[in-house]
Amino acid sequence: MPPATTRSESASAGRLSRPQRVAEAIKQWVMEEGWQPGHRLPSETELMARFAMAKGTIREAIRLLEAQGLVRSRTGPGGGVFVHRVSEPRAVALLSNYFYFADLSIDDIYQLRRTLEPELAASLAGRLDEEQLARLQAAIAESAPPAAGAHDEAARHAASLRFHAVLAGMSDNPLLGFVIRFLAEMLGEVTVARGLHSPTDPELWETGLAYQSRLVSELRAGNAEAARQVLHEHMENAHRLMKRQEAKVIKRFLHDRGTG
Amino acid sequence: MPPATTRSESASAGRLSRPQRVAEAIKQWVMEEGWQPGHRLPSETELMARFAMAKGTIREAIRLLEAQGLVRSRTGPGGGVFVHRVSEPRAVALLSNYFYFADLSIDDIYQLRRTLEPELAASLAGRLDEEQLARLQAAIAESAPPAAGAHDEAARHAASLRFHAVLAGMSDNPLLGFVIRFLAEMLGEVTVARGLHSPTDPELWETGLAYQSRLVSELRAGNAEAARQVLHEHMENAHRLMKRQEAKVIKRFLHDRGTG
DNA sequence: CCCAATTTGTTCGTATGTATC
DNA sequence: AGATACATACGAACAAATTGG
Repeated sequence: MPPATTRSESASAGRLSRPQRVAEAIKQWVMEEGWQPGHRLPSETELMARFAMAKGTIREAIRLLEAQGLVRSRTGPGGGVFVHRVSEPRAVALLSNYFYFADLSIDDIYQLRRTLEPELAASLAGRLDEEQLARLQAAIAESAPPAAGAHDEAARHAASLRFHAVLAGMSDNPLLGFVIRFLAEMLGEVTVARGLHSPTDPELWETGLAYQSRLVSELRAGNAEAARQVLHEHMENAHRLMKRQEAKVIKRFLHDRGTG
Repeated sequence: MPPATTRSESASAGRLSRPQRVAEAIKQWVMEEGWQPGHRLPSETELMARFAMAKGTIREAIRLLEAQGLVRSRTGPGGGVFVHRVSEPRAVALLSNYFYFADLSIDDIYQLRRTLEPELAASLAGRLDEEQLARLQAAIAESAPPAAGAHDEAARHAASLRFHAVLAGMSDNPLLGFVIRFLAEMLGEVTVARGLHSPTDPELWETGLAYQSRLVSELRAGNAEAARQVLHEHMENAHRLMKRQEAKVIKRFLHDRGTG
């Protein structure tokens, strides 16, 4: 009795495959029961019985949930399939897929960055303890060059983005924190993809570091509007810097090809 | 010879399951080859041969990709597994999962809305043609009550959010459009989940509609800063309105429970 | 309209890997 | 170390859907 397609069932369920229907049913089930991360779902054998389907079908359904980051499975006794809280890295990765074909521009990303980062700064002013401020200082130190030479440009750029990620992590607004970290991630991907890592103008770079230091001061002092303004200028500066790099890359590209 | 765990393979690949490794390999493969949406992947049989794995394993890998919205499969001749562009609804759904356990507040959502929506308005001023402006007018009309009575409150609220979704769709910045539509979606989920749909104060509601109309005027006139300001005030107004509803719900809740 | 080919979809039985006790 | 409970994986067969003759 393999498929055993009850006609009434296939009519009501639309044209979803069986694993998809099972996955949806389990999702619904978890929400209705209010199961929290860590809760163990019935074993594959029990699910087979409950949904009257073969092991392979159940397993495919579980893979569907697993890819969404909603469950994790472990082998062995006491093992099984467990409700899992979607991790931020996974959420970022899933969302990155959406923009894979969108080819975002530097301007697109900065339109959000220059709007949201100042808002974040303002909302954090006067709300950070010394330990948090110290972590920000440490992040700044990491992106500063050990000597004055242009050492590992890509690593420094990544460290600079990490400062913003650390700052975002201090927000009590999970939505704001997520979006800002996602923007930093996308910015990293775009710059890497376009090879925008030629040695930076040292002067502009120093200016960027100065902004970050000033920001920490204003955050400590609790000046919300000053912090907003500093980060606003910092974003304008960073945007200009990236556009300049972009222009260099385009120029080099045109030169190599001899277009004209 | 079931699992046939080649030791060299399992050592280099870490502790990912085989379907996970296959899914990653396929993903990498697609990126390297630059395959675009619509491109057909090798058939299950070919993939079985290429990865030297059983049908079930390959199918689980494909389910992993399918859940991410990266792939779609069709049966029959000419069928197969096809590279697929992640749809926005799916991206929204996947991201919603991440915030399922986060319990966002109205304030969280509005901190982003009141920052991003004015930016959107400013960037659209003077850039919309008459057809687009007409679509915005139509969206406003939908959320206006047929008579003066409080008819279907939930539907009206949904229509109001749709205005913002339509507006977001007119941005040429896919990132900005996505985030704003996602915020509207989350706002809808939160309000539904908390039952924040009791009859609205008609005066405040009318004010909201007036803001939307004024916005369209300013967009047509091309006044970027005026448009920004209108949407800023609109967001403040909407936020106040929702907080008032929230307060009502809490009050009713306390009364029902008799807490004191 | 039916038949054949192609490809995914599903089932069943069996064996292996893994973690707990 | 052995027993147990669970996911993981294989292989062979069959079902369903779609396309074309």
